[in-house]
Amino acid sequence: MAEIPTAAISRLVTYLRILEQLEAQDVSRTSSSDLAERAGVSAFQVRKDLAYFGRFGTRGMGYTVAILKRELVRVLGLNQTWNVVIVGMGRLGQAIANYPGASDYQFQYAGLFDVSPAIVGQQIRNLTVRHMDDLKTFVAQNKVDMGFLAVPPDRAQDAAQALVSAGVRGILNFAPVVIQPPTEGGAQEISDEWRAVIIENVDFLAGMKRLAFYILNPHLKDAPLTEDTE
Amino acid sequence: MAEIPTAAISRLVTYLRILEQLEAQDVSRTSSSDLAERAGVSAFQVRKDLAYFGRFGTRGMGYTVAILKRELVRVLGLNQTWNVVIVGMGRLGQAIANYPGASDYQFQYAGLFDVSPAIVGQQIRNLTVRHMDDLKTFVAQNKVDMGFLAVPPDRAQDAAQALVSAGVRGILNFAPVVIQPPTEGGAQEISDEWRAVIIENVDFLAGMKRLAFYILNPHLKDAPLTEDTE
DNA sequence: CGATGTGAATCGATTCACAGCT
DNA sequence: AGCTGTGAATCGATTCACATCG
Repeated sequence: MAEIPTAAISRLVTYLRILEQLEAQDVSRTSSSDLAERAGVSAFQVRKDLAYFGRFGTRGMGYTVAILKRELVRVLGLNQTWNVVIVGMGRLGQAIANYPGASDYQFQYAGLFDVSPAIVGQQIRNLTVRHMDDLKTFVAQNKVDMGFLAVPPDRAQDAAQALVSAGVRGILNFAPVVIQPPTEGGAQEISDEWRAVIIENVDFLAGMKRLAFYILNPHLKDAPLTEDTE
Repeated sequence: MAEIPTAAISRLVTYLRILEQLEAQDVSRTSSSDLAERAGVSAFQVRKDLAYFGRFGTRGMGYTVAILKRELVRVLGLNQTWNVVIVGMGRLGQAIANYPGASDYQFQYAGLFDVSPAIVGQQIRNLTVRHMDDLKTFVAQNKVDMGFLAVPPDRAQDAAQALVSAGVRGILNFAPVVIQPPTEGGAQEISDEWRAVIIENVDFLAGMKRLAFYILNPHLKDAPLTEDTE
């Protein structure tokens, strides 16, 4: 069912970032091998990844930075506004809210949520932190598209359920926990509510542990190539 | 060269987390299908992933939680102390330093570094933030194993170079940037210094963009299975 | 000519089916 | 009888080679 490799999407995000950098440096043209070198992948890979979505270059010439950037923005769905809530406004949630770069590409923090009386009511980035009890109403009224989940691990599943019930279309889960569609009562079907929700994970503790493993087993790490681009 | 799939390592980290939870709930035995369900993968996958590293179960019986946990800890290299420095003590660096769970498994923050006069000298978690100029000496004297990179994107490459020159064995890069071994002067070799360093990335902006893409293209997302575990 | 775009081939990872213990 | 461990088979992703077009 996944005719386009998941890894390809991650790489597209990288290519887009590189194109932004090139544009900032007033570079107007590039090529698959140039992009490949900067992204640490092969030029074949770049061309194949782009080919999944269309033909963006000119044979013999390469790619126009502005055009390829525009097309990747479109492909990734970044030319539209995304309304976001953050659930969990501890240190991590606050760091996320304040991290620069989210507001490029129209990711807009519409609401911030927590349950702790110490945090609810605080002002963060022009927004007042609300209580989770208000989540469902807020999501509906503000047409919220996605929720960023930055609560402690033991609260993650419940908070995810709250987001799903509230009707978000996607969750970016920062907690080191596998978010599960509830499957109460035997080998039951996943509810439509959950089936429609996309979950992506960003797990820093896992990154730390992978790093430990690869330091001890460096030969198992497929080195990102930087020479011999093709 | 990578006889063990990279994805398998990520899954091992997940299995370990699940085993910790089971142990906390005083569950002493489990099985590949139980683990699979909790991890959102197939039972085949669990058995194959474990088989890369040894035989940890008992046929007809399943796995003993304590034993399998101990073995995964060993395989992942988490039964030893890892000395860590964090480079970049802005909001993200501070959130990382204070995030609970790193100190399980002997990840110890030995030093915190920044360049901003506003931050250097501050006390964070019993540690005084030091200036980057002291990094090299500090890493050598404190036998630092890995650096967490939490600086702004435009400083990431230089900070990574500083970490590599200082002699760390791995970098966990939080900046939305591809860290590159310097390749000055034509198609040159990568220096030994860099060749030996493992780099892992944790990119939250990329996660955000992947989420946007998969919300718009849900059919391209390989759904994590929760029913039909085998 | 030079670099893209793409079918064909290779390579790797996941799935399967079942042999092997307990 | 039940569940692990694993070679064989399938499936998917990456690499290649080259036809194509500016």
